[in-house]
Amino acid sequence: MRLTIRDIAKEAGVGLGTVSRVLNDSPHVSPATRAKVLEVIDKHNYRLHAVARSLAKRCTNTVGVIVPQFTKRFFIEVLKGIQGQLDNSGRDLILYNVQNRVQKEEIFERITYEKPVDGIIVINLRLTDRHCQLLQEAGLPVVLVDSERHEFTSIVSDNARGAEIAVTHLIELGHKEIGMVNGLMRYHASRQRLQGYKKALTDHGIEVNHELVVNSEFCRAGGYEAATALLSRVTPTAIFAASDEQAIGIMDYAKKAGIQIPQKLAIVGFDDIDLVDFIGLSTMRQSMEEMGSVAASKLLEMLTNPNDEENPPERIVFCPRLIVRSSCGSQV
Amino acid sequence: MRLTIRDIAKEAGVGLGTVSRVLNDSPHVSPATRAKVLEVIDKHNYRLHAVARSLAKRCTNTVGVIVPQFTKRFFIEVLKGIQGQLDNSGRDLILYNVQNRVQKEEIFERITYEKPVDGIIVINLRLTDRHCQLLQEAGLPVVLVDSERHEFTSIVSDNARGAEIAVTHLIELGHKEIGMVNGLMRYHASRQRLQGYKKALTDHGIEVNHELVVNSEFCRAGGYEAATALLSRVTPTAIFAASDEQAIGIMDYAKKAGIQIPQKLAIVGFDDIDLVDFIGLSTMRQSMEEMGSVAASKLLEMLTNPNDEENPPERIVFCPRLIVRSSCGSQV
DNA sequence: TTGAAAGCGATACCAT
DNA sequence: ATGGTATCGCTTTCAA
Repeated sequence: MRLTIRDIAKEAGVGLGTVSRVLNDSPHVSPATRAKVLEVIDKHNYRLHAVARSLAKRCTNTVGVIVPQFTKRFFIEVLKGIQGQLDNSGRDLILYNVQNRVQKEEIFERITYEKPVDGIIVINLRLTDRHCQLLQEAGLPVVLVDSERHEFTSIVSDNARGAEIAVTHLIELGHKEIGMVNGLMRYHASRQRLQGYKKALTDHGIEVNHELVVNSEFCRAGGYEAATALLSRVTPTAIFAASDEQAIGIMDYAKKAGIQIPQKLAIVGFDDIDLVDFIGLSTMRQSMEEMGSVAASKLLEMLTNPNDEENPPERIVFCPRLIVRSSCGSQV
Repeated sequence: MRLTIRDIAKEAGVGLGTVSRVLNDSPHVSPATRAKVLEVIDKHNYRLHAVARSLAKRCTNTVGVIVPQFTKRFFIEVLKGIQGQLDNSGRDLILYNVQNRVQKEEIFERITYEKPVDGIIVINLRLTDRHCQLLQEAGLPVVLVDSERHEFTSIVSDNARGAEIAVTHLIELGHKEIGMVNGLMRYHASRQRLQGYKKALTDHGIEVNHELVVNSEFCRAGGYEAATALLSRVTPTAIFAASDEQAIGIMDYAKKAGIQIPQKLAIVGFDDIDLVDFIGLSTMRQSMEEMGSVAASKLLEMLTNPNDEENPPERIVFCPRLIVRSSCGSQV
């Protein structure tokens, strides 16, 4: 049988309120009483029941993280950063994986109505007005990562600037025909990166040729298909890929088509995921783990200090860094 | 203010027990009453409070997953398999990341005494007798993945057999001096893979030379160091690495030392992690995701059917498959 | 400082 | 079928 706080109280010869006070480090307990109670607690290795405690305190000591496909490197790294912070805070992390629209709605209703978590970090998912309304009505603290809403603190990458840096590097290497394998336009990241791509070109007096831009899913197969489509109609000397995975897909295609990299085709990717250094892929590195840890600490602040006024939404921007390797041809 | 089941009952003009019955799909409610109650529920978008429900039902509807460093591909894939199953079951997943001994103890005490989860999946961690005792006293259903105890259902890879297959392949390719870059011997996987390595050799009449075996951490840097050490004292024509990450580390070294792969050195890894196909690394593929999903369904069975007698511990073994690519030289 | 009692928001049993 | 009530295990307020 599980012991309750009542059993401990009885055995220690005190009221159960006192045991609660001891366990919650209340200063209003005399040293003698505290010692007596602690002795019984230690003897039985007693711990408060998490659920009962949550109910009484009206908080679960738990944080939810909502991710689409957490197998993607970017999300994992962010998650790692979040975990790191949470570990120190003694809060548990509930992982919600969203794979489709229905699941997404279900999860948002769940966390707002059933209240299984005290706060939530949303990675990458685009929130609708309705989501925001739900969250705000529920009074649930929220932090967004790789997603943005003025209502909530948002941690984002400067995608436009990152793309601009990447493309500028290619231009400085002498390339004029620079293709772009972008993500699908329904992702904000894609739109922003396209913008950066265009800016770099126009800033250097190169006309934007829409023939040189293709969109695909942010994955290796997507990159492969995009490269197939792109290179069948134009012949860029360089390609900026909106993700490393797509870049790898492009390299898959290049290998198959016998196109030498970087001699015939220079490539710069985005993300700096695992192992691309081995492959020699130049890329824009994002501080994924740091974004996660910042997100978590912001959320923890909000939980510690539930006063809304003192936690105005912030917009925290991380700028990707260019990592030069062999795929862009600037190293010999 | 959050509505409670009481408010709904009052508004619907019924007792709160009836609302509970409706919400829990009890058959003992007349259609008329049910309709009336549902109307009020829908009107307010009412949902049961998760924590209160957990307390009353004495179960949290939550499953814990304990992982050491979940950033490792193997763990992520397993986690993905677990998630997939859990999604369908409507249970939440709490992720516990164990980075050190202290954390490990803390987490085991936590889950057994505070009861924040109904069941638990432990990945890779070695359980001591004390851990098992804690878990059993708490009556907590447990499934182990990549770890083994006779007390609990365990899902494991046949590491010995996997290693044997890998090394046999190298032998059949004509190699006689086959090195092994193994993991540290404190991991059971390392011990088992070493055993398989030896068996393959002796079965083919090749004498085991301990000079050819080195141990390192299961990571890229470990592989690099191991290769450095190994190749400075012997000259194997092939190396079997106990993980792809180590294999990559070996390739890092080979590249730097100007050793051609596979001409001068054939390599076979273990795991088949992301992107190693691009690199052309031959490897032993593990069904990581499947191991996770099997683990989760076994646990769900135990939760559904809490009768211990009907859930005897099982030992489920997955055998790794050889994936031949260019690094071992069998493809031209 | 301490004990007693009233919640927290459900479930489940017992009458009816 | 339905309502009322005890209970789950804790926190917190209120007296003392």
